[in-house]
Amino acid sequence: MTLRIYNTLTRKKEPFETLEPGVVRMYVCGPTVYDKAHVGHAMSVLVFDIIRRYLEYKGYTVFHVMNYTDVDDKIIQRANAQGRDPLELAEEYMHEFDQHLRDLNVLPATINPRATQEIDQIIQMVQGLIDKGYAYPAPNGDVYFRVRRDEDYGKLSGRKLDDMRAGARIEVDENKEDPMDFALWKASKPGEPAWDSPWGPGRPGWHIECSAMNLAHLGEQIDIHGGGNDLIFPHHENEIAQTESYTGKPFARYWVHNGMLQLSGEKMSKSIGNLVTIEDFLAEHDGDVLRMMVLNSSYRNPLTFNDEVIAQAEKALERLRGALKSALPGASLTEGEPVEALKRQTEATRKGFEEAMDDDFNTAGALGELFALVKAINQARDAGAADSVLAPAQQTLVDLGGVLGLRLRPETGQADKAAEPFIELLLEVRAELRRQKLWALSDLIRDRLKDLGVVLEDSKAGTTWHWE
RNA sequence: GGCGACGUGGCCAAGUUGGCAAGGCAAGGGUCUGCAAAACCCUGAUCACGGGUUCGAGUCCCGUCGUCGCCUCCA
Repeated sequence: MTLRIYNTLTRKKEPFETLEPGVVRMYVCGPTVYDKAHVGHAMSVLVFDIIRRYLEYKGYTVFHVMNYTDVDDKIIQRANAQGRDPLELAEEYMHEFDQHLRDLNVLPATINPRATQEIDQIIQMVQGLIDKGYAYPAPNGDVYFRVRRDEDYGKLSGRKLDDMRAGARIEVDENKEDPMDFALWKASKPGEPAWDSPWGPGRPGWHIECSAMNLAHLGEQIDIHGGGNDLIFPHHENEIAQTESYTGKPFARYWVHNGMLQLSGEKMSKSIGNLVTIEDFLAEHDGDVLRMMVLNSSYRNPLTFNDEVIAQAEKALERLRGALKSALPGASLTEGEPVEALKRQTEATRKGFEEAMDDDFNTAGALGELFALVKAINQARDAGAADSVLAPAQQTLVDLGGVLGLRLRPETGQADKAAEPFIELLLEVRAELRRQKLWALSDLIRDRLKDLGVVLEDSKAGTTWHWE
């Protein structure tokens, strides 16, 4: 079965073929760290985490690079406003972001390069572009990329230079040959972070760091380049222009872009100010809840984000986890139609899951397959299937959920483990109370345990319990 | 104005090359139950609108309306 991926460059789904068999080189644009990250950033990170996990599930070795842009205008501006050192400010938000990634169960990238650590590579690349006539130093100390020299400029975003000019909100800059030329290197003003260069002290422009980091860590050509679809233009367009002009080779084979998260019908963004920070979200919800929201729709489409959808995702996650509960007390069924049906569904789910994911990471379809297995497990449990029968199906559920990055089986800590004999004891006592029809007391135990995170479920055969 | 995407039951949504419309949440009815919870069973869609191609279209083509993104920093 072959994986097909939608490629922004060709606007089609294409069979996935890597440059090197069995190996995927994937570069995903990370955040510019000048402020707290919001759930939109988290969405992007989750999308590419899911893609990465599935590629690994398919047997690929994935070199996953996610950068941090830790020097740019916004960082400097913010730091100046607070009277702080820009690099220190960036450092702080970077560490915060790292922590969010852990909380969201995002696998660490193979490498997290930072713009400020790649200055030599950047300078070398800018010089190379100047040497080839693709760039020119301007009187003000900036270095610009010469878009007119790059004949296929605009191929990713489907724009033509002349159309964009007609749009005409571009400021005319005396230093530029063409209004669309963009900075590779920016001369620094006094008090700004600066590095020495052949063109005087300055810092990298916005797009060049990604090109340089790609080159340094993944090579001249890569398999997947990802990011939010708001980066298609100008960021990725400019990256292509720089890198391909420099190397003379096609840069990334597949350009993959996630849709924007929508809050009350609008894109969540810093400039609009309709933000929900990752910190705020995680203070109230399990990280897997956000992941469920991402999984429930296509990564390329806008993602609806509001309280109702959050609640829905929360319930859906509970349903997945609920399927992992053990067999009914005394259940001993190990053969017969319910058992066979569960086996069949387990196989069907694995197959359906892969088919869905192979189709451009159709996570919503894959989730549907998981829920089919959930139903089958619950049916088997109701039919009295023994744990030994449920276990393989449940393990498949946990495994496939894991491919999507979901933590379905919450880890029980040492303390929880230690509490189990006492919970069992309370259940025994309560069973006796129920035999004597002392409902008030038995309900009290159930309510108090609930408060402590232990859920009791009574059935004809007896009572089961699980952590909330 | 230019480029692009989307519009599927109350809500979130899937839908390979066109062939009887997944799944989750919510709602109603039922089974089980001392009650509760969970689970199971049952119930619902003229696929924005109008044309066209076709034996047959949510799926292809044209048009209309609406929503959103990019074109300036943005995941």
